[in-house]
Amino acid sequence: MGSRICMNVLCGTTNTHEWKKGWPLRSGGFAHLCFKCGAAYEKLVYCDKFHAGETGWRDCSLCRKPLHCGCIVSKSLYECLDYGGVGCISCAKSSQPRVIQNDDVLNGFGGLKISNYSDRQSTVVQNGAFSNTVDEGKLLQLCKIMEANESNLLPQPQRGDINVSLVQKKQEEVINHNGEVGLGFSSTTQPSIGSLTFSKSDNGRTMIEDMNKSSSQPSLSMTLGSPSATPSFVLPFPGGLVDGREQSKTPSSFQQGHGREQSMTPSFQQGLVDGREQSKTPLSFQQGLVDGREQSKTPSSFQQGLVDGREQSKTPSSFQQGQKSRPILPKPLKPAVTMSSETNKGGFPNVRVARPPAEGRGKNQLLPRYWPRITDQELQKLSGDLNSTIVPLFEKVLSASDAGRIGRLVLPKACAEAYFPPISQSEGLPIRIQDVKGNEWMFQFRFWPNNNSRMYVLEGVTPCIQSMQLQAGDTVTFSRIDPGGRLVMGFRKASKSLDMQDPQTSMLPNGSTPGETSCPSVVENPATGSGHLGLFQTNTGSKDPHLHALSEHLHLTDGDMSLHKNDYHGHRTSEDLLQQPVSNSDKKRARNIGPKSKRLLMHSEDVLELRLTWEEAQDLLRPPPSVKPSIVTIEDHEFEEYDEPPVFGKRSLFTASSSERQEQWAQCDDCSKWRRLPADVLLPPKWTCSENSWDTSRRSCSAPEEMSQKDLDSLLRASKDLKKRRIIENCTEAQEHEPSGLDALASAAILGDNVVDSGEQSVGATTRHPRHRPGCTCIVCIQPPSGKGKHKPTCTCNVCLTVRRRFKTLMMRKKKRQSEREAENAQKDNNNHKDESEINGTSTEVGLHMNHSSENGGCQSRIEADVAESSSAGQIDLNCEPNPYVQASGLTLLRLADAASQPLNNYMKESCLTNMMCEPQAGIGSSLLTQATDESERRLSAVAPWDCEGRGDAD
DNA sequence: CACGTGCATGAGTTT
DNA sequence: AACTCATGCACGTGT
Repeated sequence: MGSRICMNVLCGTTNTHEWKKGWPLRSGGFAHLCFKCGAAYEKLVYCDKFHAGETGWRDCSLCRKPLHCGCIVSKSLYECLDYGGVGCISCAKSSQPRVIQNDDVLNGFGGLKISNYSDRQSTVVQNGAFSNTVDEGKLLQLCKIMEANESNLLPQPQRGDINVSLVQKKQEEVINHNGEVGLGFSSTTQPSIGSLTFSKSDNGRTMIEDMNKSSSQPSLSMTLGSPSATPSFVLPFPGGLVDGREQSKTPSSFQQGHGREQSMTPSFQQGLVDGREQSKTPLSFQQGLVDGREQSKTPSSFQQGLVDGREQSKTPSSFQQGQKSRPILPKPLKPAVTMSSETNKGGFPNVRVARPPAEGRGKNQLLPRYWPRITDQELQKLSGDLNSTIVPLFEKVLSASDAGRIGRLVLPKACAEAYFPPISQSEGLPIRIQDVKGNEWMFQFRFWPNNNSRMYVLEGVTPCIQSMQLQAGDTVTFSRIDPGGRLVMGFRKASKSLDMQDPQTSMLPNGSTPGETSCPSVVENPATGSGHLGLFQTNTGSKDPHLHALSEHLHLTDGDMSLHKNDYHGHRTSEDLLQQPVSNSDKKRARNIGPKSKRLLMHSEDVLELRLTWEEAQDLLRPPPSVKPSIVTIEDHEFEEYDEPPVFGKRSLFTASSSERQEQWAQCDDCSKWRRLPADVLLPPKWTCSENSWDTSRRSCSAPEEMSQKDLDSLLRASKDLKKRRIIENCTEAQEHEPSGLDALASAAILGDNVVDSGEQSVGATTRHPRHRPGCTCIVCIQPPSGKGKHKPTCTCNVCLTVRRRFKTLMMRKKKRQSEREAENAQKDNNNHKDESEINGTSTEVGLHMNHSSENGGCQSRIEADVAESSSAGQIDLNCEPNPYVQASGLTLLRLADAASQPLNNYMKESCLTNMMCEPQAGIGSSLLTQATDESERRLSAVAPWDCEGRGDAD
């Protein structure tokens, strides 16, 4: 019988001395069952001469055609599937070798058949009833799903590959055998199947909750849970539990409230342990679960338990809570992350399975993020001859604090209270923990009062951490060796890939991985002593499924976990990869990204987009209408100060006509027609044709558009190109000139934090702003209270002094940067020329096109640019007299902006960089280009005057 | 001044 | 809303 784990996947009992013969296996032999399951199996009679209890399958699990008479005793008319269910003769033959003859009751998992075999209330619902009440289409779906499930029944090596592929693709599959079984059916073979979610109420009734035909990611999610403790009967999915009559209304997906707490051994291991037999149920489970994650939106208990905890966070964790049912949470996965089967060269499933700790589930709701994870591979290797049992307790990704010099490792409260000795005094207790090398360490296990709670820490871990060469992002695992109850501490180094994006979530380090498997585990330990511990060192879940999958892959070959690799597998194919030096920045980033830093993980593209949006918004800003600014002089420069926030003006496009005269095109808010306007017009946020005082012939919406659709398209296309280019340039610029210190502050002040917060930068050590103290002159603290800020030019308050000082500093820095940029530009001249020529080419094309059209429609060539781009050389251009938004007085925005930019202009002149600041609209292409390239600079100079006090150091 | 200790804070997560 | 926990930080002690 190969394995010591009961083959009833819902049982998983180990270490029993009595084994019973179970159902025949396709691969030969019979499944072995623990005594209890075996006894139940023997008693299982579906039909005493034909269909007495109505508990057998009546339909082919594959094609759904009714079996001969529905009596499973009639063995010549059907074949039992290893993983459960019954196949009619034709299906069974066609699906060979997946189907086996079976006289007995079926066991395993049938596509539609799920049994809550929790002890007494094992519920075997005839699928006949199911089929009676479920429409044919849905049944077909189920069949297909099941078919997909069968893909697990391939010959071992093949299956293994598939399994790995699937699992890695999905990241982690979730198997909760302990009375909670997750079934999902992969979409691999039937990609277009809908999803099914079953629910079974606590009273043992089963229901179909949802059948989502439209779902593109098929899945079958099931949850079995039983409040009872021990199963007295083991029949994984006989007959089918779905009782159509009772199908209803339950919101949860296949919840049976079946949460056996006792048996810790993952029956699922069976498949992993016994290669010959593993092709059955467990694998189909895995596969199913994996896919299951993709679908169900229902708060099913499985989600919590079987799928990665972090992703399941919204659902109750039955595993931890014992009695609760467990949802399957289909989590959308990034398709890109399919791991190739190559990664599983060993032919074994190397899925790292998060297993709810064997103990403590009842007393503490251990978050899945702390579940120890172990790969199938590891399990398989571990489940050999064992002299002792390893009970993985929990794991934790080291935070910066944990790995820091303080020497304090914060323990998850639930874990500490569940697995460490109870302490009533804050001082705690000394605790001895063995590491993977066999060293014993003494830590102080203690707690701090914290908000009416406790915060548990292990103190004095620095030597241990250092000896293991751990750092933030790495994972430590706590396990227990039985008998003896010794605590052992394993570790797992974070892989590079994880470091970069998945600091557990980061997202690795922390976010829950969708699809965590959760088998309670008492793992048999082949190797006594220290080394085995490494087997439990796992990575933590990744928020990002594919990353997690990658991590799984990488972890398998992690050299740090030398034990199972060296001793058993010799899997080192990726070791080199893992050992590749990780850049400091990557490490740093990862280290600083805690599990909770999701917020900081804005994708750089998103940031770019955001920044661009912000910049565009800057372009659209107009001084508040009908508000007269007050004038503030700082460093001999006058600034307009507004009591009201700026308003957004109307976006328009700018073109350069053949006569080099710039034109502006704006769209009527009523008729959406584009009207040509003088370039220096600044439009209000809402503008219609009726306000077109510059072209009386087109003062009405009924007037035809001047520009043909073609021209318009070209114009918009050019605009898009410009935008793209701008993004690239901004990106490059950001990389080349990463602002720091005051620069960053200044940038933030001018363009908003997005400038500083590029993708990479967004990953900071902390999201918190340093606490402000009296006298703090940071950009935040120096800002006057909202709506205030009226200081006299001679004011010597702290704010004004700081503003002036920073203003100076910034100007100097800006000058320096410009000089550097100039030098770089000189170097990159060729490249720039190339780029420009490309842009010019585009522009020329547009221009030619426009010219052509102008012949017809009088429209000149156009170049798109943003609002307020009609600047003339060397001037900050907030655009001429924007009627009525520009004051006729001398204190215009233009003038103020000019004043504001004066120092910069001076610097520019000194540095012969004037042409960089702004450029006359010499030609179409150049105009386009310069508008793009100079924009940011101009914006720097043209910092909103109403902001000049608060952000006075910005310019 | 450096380091250690214990509590406080607040972002993120879970209920 | 409550809770968890990573980390900041004040304060005490040691060098």
